Amino acid sequence: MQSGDTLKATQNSSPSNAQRAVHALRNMIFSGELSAGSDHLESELAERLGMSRTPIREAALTLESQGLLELRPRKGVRILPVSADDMREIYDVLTELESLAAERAAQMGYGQKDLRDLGQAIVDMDEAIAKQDLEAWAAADERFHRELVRLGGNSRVKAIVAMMSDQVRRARTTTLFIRPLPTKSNEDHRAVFQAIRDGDADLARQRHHKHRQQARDILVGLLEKHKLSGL
Amino acid sequence: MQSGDTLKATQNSSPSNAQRAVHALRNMIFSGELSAGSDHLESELAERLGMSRTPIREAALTLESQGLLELRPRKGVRILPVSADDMREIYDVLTELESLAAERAAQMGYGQKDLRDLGQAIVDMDEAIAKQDLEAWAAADERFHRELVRLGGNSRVKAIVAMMSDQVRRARTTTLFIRPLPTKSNEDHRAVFQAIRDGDADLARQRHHKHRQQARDILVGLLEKHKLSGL
DNA sequence: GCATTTATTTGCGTATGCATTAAAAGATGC
DNA sequence: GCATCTTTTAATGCATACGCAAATAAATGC
Repeated sequence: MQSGDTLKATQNSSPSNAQRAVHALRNMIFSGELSAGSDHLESELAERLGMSRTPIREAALTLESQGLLELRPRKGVRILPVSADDMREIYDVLTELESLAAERAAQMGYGQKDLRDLGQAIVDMDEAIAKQDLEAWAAADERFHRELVRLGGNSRVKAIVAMMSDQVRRARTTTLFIRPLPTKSNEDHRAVFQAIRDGDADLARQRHHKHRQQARDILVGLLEKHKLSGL
Repeated sequence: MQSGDTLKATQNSSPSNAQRAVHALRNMIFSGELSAGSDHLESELAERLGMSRTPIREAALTLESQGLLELRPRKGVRILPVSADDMREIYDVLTELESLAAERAAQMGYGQKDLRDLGQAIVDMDEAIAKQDLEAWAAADERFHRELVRLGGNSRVKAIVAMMSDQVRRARTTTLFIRPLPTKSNEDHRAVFQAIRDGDADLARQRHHKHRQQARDILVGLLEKHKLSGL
């Protein structure tokens, strides 16, 4: 739910219309109000958000570079669907870059309190699983991965992973309630956490790599079964 | 030198002014005509390129998302410098994603002719080294890496690597003529090539990974010595 | 009827003007 | 001289307007 902009602070006192448009459109995409594969005229969106075409266009350009939509000359902006193949690509990128982050995080020699948020995310996931609260689990899972990447200390990795995670989140609506209860998943998280805490970089990388690959196979499998055209 | 846009075809018959601006600005940045760290008003650039502020703004937005520049409200667009730390980050990303590409390429079971361009790039590098033509070597090296990523078959990896390679190219002006003759480098390329040809995915990944890490250490070392502020 | 041409609509790309507001310059007080 | 307040400047963010080209509809020929 954070900005995830390529590298910007975005903590302005007065958010510009263009930035509000970016957030509004993102939310509309994630909520499904703008469904995958649908086309929308710039003027239509402008009216919908109560501003002129100019900031809408700028926002669309930004979101295009994030891979959420596409500007097609006469067809309007098209909300990009996420296919099973896309998801495979995305997960492969996530696997590599997050594993790098895990490795680096382990090398950093972080102390107890540096790793608190990471550990907390794991605890939260356990609780969510106990309560069968999948939404809460997904939120904590996201926190874990975001925190992991933050600890990795590479701002570019952070930006790219945030971008890819956005795409994953869009598919979650579809997949979250079909997939098996992610019990095994949290064992993985814990194992990665321990490797980082112990400063074992190779192990951290290796464990996280495997974890993500398994997640990829599960998700892609689900998406291929439920071949509901798009999203 | 190709577009490297996030995912667009960009093969329009009539390139829009905005797209021409993107290319023009990119070239001006790479050539050093717009030097790292310098600020430029939108109106100034607009006049320079003979168009209005609108397409310039759109181009700037695009290039901002590529990490080449930054739009600062009243200061104009700032051409981002590339520090040694930046380069370390960039190379880490390149290392991971290209190694993935090498692994996947090896798994694909490519035949002789699929790998022709990759092999040719290696031959060209050998020739360039023999002639001590560093520019030609750099061009062939870029071709090798681009081709490798293409063979990997992940469009997102391709887009991200293209983006990161852009940043690397900017530093090359500084580093190319200081670094030792890249003789060893081409041995690495050849080893990677062979692993891919033999379908040994693990080996391909491993070799390329090492290759890129070494390149990173050399480059970052050079940049840290020649701490010429920016670029 | 069907294909092909012509007319019409319409969405986009770009130019332009203006209000806003941050920064620079200047004025004032001490 | 220095700091603070006021004025001026000027770059941006946005709204608006317009021409062009693409897509659609209408018309014409066969």
